Amino acid sequence: MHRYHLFMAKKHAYHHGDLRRALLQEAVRIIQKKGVDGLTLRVVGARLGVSRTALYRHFADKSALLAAVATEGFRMLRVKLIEAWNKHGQSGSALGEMGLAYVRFAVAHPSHYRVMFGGHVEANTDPERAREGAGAFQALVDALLAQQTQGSVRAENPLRLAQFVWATVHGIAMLAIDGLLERQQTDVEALVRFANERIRAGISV
Amino acid sequence: MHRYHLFMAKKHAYHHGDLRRALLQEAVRIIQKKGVDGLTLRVVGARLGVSRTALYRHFADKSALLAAVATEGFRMLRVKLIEAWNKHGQSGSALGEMGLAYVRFAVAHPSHYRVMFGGHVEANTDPERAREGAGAFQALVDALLAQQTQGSVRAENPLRLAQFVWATVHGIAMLAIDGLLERQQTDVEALVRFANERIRAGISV
DNA sequence: AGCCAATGTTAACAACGTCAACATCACGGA
DNA sequence: TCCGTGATGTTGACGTTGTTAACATTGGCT
Repeated sequence: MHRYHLFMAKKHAYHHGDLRRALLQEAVRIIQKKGVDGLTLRVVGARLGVSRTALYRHFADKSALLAAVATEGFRMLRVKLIEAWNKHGQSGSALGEMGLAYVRFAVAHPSHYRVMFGGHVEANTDPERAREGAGAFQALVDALLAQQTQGSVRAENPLRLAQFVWATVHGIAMLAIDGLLERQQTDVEALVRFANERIRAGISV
Repeated sequence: MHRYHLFMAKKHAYHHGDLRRALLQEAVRIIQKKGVDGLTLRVVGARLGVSRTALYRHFADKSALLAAVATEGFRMLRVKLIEAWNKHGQSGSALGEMGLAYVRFAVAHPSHYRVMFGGHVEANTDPERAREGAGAFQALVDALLAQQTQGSVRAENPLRLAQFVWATVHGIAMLAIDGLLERQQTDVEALVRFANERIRAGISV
């Protein structure tokens, strides 16, 4: 493994150091400003003081860059979900806290979230992306399974139960990001809490 | 109002007849095949045997074309929702049928739906689009209000209640369109029915 | 009949993604 | 120590895209 000069600040260094990470970061930043369609490989390079095609040494093409953003997003999301689940005792209100963490992630990282679910990258082509996506979903399934074993949730098909909960938080996240709730001056967190309550009432034993 | 030669089939007619509608229709067809990002104004023109820039006599630019697709989609959706609501007696299981109609619309017209919610067109810029979107949502609010008046649904803030239900069907629709449920071989209609049941249990008096 | 606004066409341009050929660097084996 | 070799970055070029300006054609109204 190469190590390069990670702490080098020389301006005219031919090699960048950790360009791959910098490219990802810059891409996300641009998407935040200009939207996914406004992302331009040439601008990404220019903003990093690097050539327009330097990117091709780290990603096959533009869609591969987007796929990497999506993969990174799913990984971050899974971490946040499991963290929320563990931090709240893995029971009782922990499931609701997971839902809250889900929507919070989407609102805090709308660029990642839009690339993850915006349909810009074919859902099942990139295997790593698919694996990370499935991993994030699995965190939710595991939580529901635990609640069922503990006896506080109906003994339904857990996959179906998870899909129902997932769809709800995903829907809230999407509407929030697209600004369709903001128009009605909705407090997103309050909406999630309300949904949690009603879902709990709907799926409890 | 001009009438033109609507039933004219002449090959080399300089004027098309109803180009605006044809452009919309062809755009949707292409999105279905190639995705939103694969939509090309030149191809739209070519497929209609018309110049690449003929479109500019009917739409300001590409995003205006997409906005028109979204507007058309919201109009169709609202019609479907109200139809389902009325056809099932405006009570009892009618709310669930609305949810089913919602997801069915999204699955039947994925191109429209993706443009409506894919973030390609700024949500609140096009006023007509915003009006149609609000109209579709209003159909759901009205249904819930009727259920509340009738006493079969909790006397919560109806707006919040509607947002909750909307988010759920929107989430299912999105996941279905993106192929994220198909991977788990899920029957989408069955999932909607399950969600209806659980929501009903969660929001009933 | 003839004008005029609506509609469609052609030519051109800058910006974009991508490829091929070339330049520069880092590092391990001789 | 030195050198070559693979990894990394650059330059030039090409075809495609959205968009504009200038021009052409048409149909309906007076």
